[in-house]
Amino acid sequence: MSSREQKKLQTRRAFFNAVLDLCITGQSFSSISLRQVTREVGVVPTAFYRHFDDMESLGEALVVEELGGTLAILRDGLQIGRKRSFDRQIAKSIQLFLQTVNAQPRYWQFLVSERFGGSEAVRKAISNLIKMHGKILGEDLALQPAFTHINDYDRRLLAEAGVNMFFSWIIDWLELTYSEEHDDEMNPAEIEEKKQLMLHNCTRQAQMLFYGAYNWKSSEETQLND
Amino acid sequence: MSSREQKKLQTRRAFFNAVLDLCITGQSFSSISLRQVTREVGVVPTAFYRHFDDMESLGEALVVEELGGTLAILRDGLQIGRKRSFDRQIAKSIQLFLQTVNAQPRYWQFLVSERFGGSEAVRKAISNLIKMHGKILGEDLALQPAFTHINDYDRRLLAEAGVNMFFSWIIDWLELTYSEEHDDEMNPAEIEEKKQLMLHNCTRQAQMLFYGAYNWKSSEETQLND
DNA sequence: TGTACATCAGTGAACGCGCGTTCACTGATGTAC
DNA sequence: TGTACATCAGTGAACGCGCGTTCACTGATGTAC
Repeated sequence: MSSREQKKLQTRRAFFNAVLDLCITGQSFSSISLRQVTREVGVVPTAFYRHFDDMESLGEALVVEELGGTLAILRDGLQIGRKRSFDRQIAKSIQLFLQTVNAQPRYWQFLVSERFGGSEAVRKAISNLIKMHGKILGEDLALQPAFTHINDYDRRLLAEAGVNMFFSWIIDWLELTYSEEHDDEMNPAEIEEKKQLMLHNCTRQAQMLFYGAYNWKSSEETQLND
Repeated sequence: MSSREQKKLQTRRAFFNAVLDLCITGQSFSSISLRQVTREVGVVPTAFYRHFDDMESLGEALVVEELGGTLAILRDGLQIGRKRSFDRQIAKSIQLFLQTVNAQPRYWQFLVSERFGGSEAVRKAISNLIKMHGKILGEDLALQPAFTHINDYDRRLLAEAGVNMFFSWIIDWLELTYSEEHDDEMNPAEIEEKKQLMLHNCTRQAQMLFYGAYNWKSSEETQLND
């Protein structure tokens, strides 16, 4: 790659970073202006158009080019299928999930905040990403002895339910870890206690779901009508 | 109440309606301008300040004054504790939930879209509402024979997990029913089929969770550390 | 290797527009006597 | 019941500001010979 192309890619990534930085301040993506982003990047507003058609395209590119990798990192860490023991694996997986979220808080917050947010392109891109994520996790689950009795279809439903459950924790978890960094009123011990409690609660919720799946009979049809 | 007070309340409600109407067009609350809202209501921009300090206050008031009732309607419909039979109750509850969502699509979409959205006041207000909702549902669950073996704490966790699961379906469900009204490309039979499939999938996901809870032993501690 | 030209990321001035907020106002409704 | 005054939801003009987008530009990098 030429140094000119490298420089351009660097600026492109600076745009992604600018969006993420503006979003963790509490703003939603669709309320961020083009000029705000260019100011954050440190270029003139017109330079924006050298990289993207409009803000929608920037948001979509951010999701496609950056967030897919973020979910892959989580999957690599979990390695659901390759772990032999079911024992305490749920607790360990959730611990790892929350650590993974903490490693890239901006990415996860963006994912959750904009999943049902105001930009259609971003919403659709995130939706695709999560669908793919659920599909792959469902396949990983097939390698786990505890879930081999479930058929492909139901395993996919389980994976999707799991993903949605994990996602429902993210904002509360991040808020807790933010308060750690900015130590507003609460002391470190108190926060650590709250984090342990949340870890405990999340684990128990996940256990309910996955124990249910463990006892699941795919052969039993779900009858909808009387 | 004086006719002047009635008139004022009417305008206040018109503001709530205007926000909801603008939000179902795909815009996020934090990207809606004060002037857009007043245009929608049919008053001059300055009239806004007779009712709210700023857009944040309007959003917060909308959540507190309108959306609490929406969740109460759902709970009244479900009447979890007062239903005797556990048989097919999950399928029926989900059917009722999705019908309830369809009855007030704007309220539910706002609730989900702004739950992790760009306005802190709105986010906090929705968070409080959902917390209260989970608490009450947990208490209702105690009256249900299938879950009396679970202790209060775990029942609360179950209710929260259930609420989050139900919430995760709302946007996809609404998108499906919107396509019904605007019949873009898909024919009615195809949409009806998709709705039945979604109802089936949601029911199976909920069954996994609640069957897991049914087999749950609250006495078993969740051990977090090695 | 050196030269002449092409490419193109980033510049800077300029535009018209919708924004939030101020202010003094109007006129219908409510209240005191 | 009638009159005189107070209240206050909604008006309309005006403001300065940040917005997205246009355009012709600059100057460093890349390419052809």
